[in-house]
Amino acid sequence: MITNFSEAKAILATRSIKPTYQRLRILEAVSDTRDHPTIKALYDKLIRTVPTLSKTTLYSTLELFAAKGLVTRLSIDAGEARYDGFPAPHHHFHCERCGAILDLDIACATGRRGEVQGHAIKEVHGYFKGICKDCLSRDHHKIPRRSSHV
Amino acid sequence: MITNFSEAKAILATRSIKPTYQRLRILEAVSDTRDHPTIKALYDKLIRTVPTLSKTTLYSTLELFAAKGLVTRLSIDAGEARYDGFPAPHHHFHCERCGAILDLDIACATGRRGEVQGHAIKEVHGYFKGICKDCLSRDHHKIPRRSSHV
DNA sequence: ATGACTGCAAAATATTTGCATATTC
DNA sequence: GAATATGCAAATATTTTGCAGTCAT
Repeated sequence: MITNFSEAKAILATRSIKPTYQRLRILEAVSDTRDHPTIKALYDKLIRTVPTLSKTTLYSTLELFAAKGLVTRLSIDAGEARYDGFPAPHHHFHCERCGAILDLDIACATGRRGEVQGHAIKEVHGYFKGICKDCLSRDHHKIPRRSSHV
Repeated sequence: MITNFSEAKAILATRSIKPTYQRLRILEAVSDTRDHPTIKALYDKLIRTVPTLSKTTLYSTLELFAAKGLVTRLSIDAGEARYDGFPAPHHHFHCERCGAILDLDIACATGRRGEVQGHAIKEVHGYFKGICKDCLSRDHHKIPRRSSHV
């Protein structure tokens, strides 16, 4: 988690990315949360304090960060990208009911790199889908319905 | 791979899905390939022999199949869903250069079900990103460029 | 002055929805 | 015949592109 501009500048420097104001603020915003925000969520959050920010800049900046390995672009729901600013490799859980994306602390293949079946591996993505802990506990008070014939 | 209508009908019957003509043809098309087609690819392929097919039907049918476990919806590129009609659990490799999505034959967690860290798991998705075997061999004749300062 | 970054608007692409018609059992 | 599926068109959502203006070196 990035707490100030000089830290953010240092991080950008490690990837040879020019530290513009927008980039610093975007890096700060995506690193400041573990909820894997969408473009829309980041925009809504940043526009309050960066009033001129355009979505074009958000898209291009996050693409740049992803290419440089500063953030990870998650494709869990098709149709809407989410970004993960937490640096350590980890897997994800997607709750089908409430839509949350949670970090999982399991080791399977997260760090695997190099070569697999002849292909050069740069990134490993793993995610699990189902019903999250919180939604499960809410279910304890409900009677499940039978699925209808389609 | 599904080779005829009675086989497709039998498969739909196992999930209590009414066997309409469109559903049979869509199941056949998505099961007949290992290249993880997009909606667009399926539409372009099917429209030749099912001239009245609408994309609405394709979307709703594939969503139905995915909910019933007949196909898997892949979210590897955000922005465009792909569908996998191959029934056995397996992971995927996505080539950043040519865009291909290939099946991988590795066992890691593919069959894992049940409970992880309190959440109920229904599906496990894993994919690797990098440069595929074919693109790597094409690279043997090229001189790599230095990346520019951004 | 040059090259790179930003932001607005428009375009392109992907997905969902409303509703009338057609089909299945 | 009742319930469901289909398909067209329109609406919505997401992402990309073109280009003019701005900023940094």
